[in-house]
Amino acid sequence: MNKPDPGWEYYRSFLAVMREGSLSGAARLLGLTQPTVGRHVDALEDALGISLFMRSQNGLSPTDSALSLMPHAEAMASAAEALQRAASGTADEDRGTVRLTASEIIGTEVLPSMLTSFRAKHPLIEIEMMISNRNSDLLRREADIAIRMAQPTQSALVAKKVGTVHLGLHAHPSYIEKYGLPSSLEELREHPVIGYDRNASIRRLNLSGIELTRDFFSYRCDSDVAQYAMLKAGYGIGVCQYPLGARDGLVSFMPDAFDFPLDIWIVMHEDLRGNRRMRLIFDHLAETLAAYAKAAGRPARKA
Amino acid sequence: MNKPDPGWEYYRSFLAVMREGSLSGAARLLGLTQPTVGRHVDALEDALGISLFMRSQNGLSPTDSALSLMPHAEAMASAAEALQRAASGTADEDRGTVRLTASEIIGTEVLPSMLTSFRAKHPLIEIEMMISNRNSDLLRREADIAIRMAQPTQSALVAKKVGTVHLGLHAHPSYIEKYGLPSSLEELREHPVIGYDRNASIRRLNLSGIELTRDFFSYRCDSDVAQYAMLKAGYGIGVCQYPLGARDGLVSFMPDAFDFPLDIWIVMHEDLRGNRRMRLIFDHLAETLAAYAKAAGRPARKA
DNA sequence: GGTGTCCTATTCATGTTTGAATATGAATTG
DNA sequence: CAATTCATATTCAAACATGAATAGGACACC
Repeated sequence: MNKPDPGWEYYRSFLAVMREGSLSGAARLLGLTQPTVGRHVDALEDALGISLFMRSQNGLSPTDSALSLMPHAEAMASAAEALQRAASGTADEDRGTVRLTASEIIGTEVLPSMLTSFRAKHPLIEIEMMISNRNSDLLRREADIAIRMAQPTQSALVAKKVGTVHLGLHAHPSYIEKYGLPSSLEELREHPVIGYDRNASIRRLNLSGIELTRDFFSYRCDSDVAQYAMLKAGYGIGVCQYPLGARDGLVSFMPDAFDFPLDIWIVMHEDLRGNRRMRLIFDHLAETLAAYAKAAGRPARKA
Repeated sequence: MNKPDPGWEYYRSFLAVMREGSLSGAARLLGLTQPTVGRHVDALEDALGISLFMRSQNGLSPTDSALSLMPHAEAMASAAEALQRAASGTADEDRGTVRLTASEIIGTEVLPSMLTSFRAKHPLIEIEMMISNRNSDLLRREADIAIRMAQPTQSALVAKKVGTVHLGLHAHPSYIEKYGLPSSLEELREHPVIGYDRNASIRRLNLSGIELTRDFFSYRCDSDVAQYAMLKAGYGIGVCQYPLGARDGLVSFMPDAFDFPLDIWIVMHEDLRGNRRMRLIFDHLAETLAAYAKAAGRPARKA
């Protein structure tokens, strides 16, 4: 009655078919041939005792069961990739691959110079970067090290707070030259403000008690990077991290009306603690991010 | 230069060798033969480009690299098992396998009757139970549903609070008959108290402000179940959940001097939300655990 | 020290898995 | 409407991985 466990190869083929939508596509992905992948799927259906796909002329469409198995297969794939990364260079060498994840702004505006200086020190360590705000990435093993703006609570993670960066109102000199700066919250409403479209984090922002709703903004976009680009282009007034604004020649103002502190955390899966290159990049990021947060942290405020 | 990804079968063999400590043992575990497993390990070492084991006459001893890869391989295995469970019966049937995890006390004293009544309703659903206090079990996919005494914070989890159970001082009637009950904290020190040995959760307990250190107890054991057995045997005075004590004829006392509320949470991986049998057992546990927490929740307290 | 048991490494015939080739059907396109 | 490009299914010889058998080393037990 009990069938033996399916071989793990079958899961790999199953996942490839789910991702590609066809046997042929999956075969290309895996470097196999279409008949082989087809046989794997047949064997897996047989071993699990359920039907996974409806065959048709233009591909296979997954059954409900197949859809429900998909996340587990992806978890396997993530773990397999993490294993490969961990094996890329032995644990005590400073070479191999490290996979990072960070938010858009951090990944595009803050990290590049830090990773460049890291590479100068350790040229044999290769870096993979994933832009994402999801916090579960590390537990799904989709990345090795994450830079996050909130303290993670999972027990399986090693986390270090490296500093606090403040968000403040900024504008580009070219904008100020033409339109001037508001000197009060009322005046701010007369200016074009750059902000979020449908992003959830909007709820956490408010302006000295004024709730920032969607219609407060005259340019709305959920991409932080696109917002920042608008800010630098002189479109209007927006919010950005003080160290960034200082670096790019933006002018900050009204630090008392709006202040939003963000803690910067570096997070790593505890399984990787013993790995030398993980530790190297962890420490490097801790150091440089701390310096980043400290420099031009925030203008002096009135009491 | 770039070698192709290792087949997932190799990971399976690798893990088996790590667990068994020998090619022969791994072969027995997997239903393969020793030469085959040996070849898998060779192929994996070749594909990853690192050495995994030191061969010797009485088994293989893992290198540091192999040890660091082990957790990832286990993650793959957990995901594979979770996939198999998910596939045991299609998503909309009330049959298949569900894997639960709970603490010792809940698993041995509270759940049995609840699972028995569940089985009467759904005889085709098979249950696997894992006794553990680790909270990361669900994210590692080592179980489908967990009963926990604290709110989980991970975003990938579905959690429901089903009630609050209170811990209080209890003793068995046979003990009270012989030695009486303390009427104050000072008197309590004269009695044999059952408590923890080296368990971390000891720090969270205190008695009306008195820190409970290890030497306060005259019977020390980190197993809650063993503690409870001592309590029922009339060895001395101990702490247990009110509904449990009431069920087993224990006498509770001094509810004002000591009270420790525990929230009961049922937690599930969000991937399983659409699965019928998961929902069935989730709902059943929610209902019966809520009744459990409510019944004899706590004696009336003075203001 | 002989005996049994555990392990790994190697060999070789066998059985399974694989891929190339092909047939076929269904869309899409000129 | 024919040509093209997708896709799956099937066949069959070649490549491959497998297991049985065997050799040999280490260790424990009597």
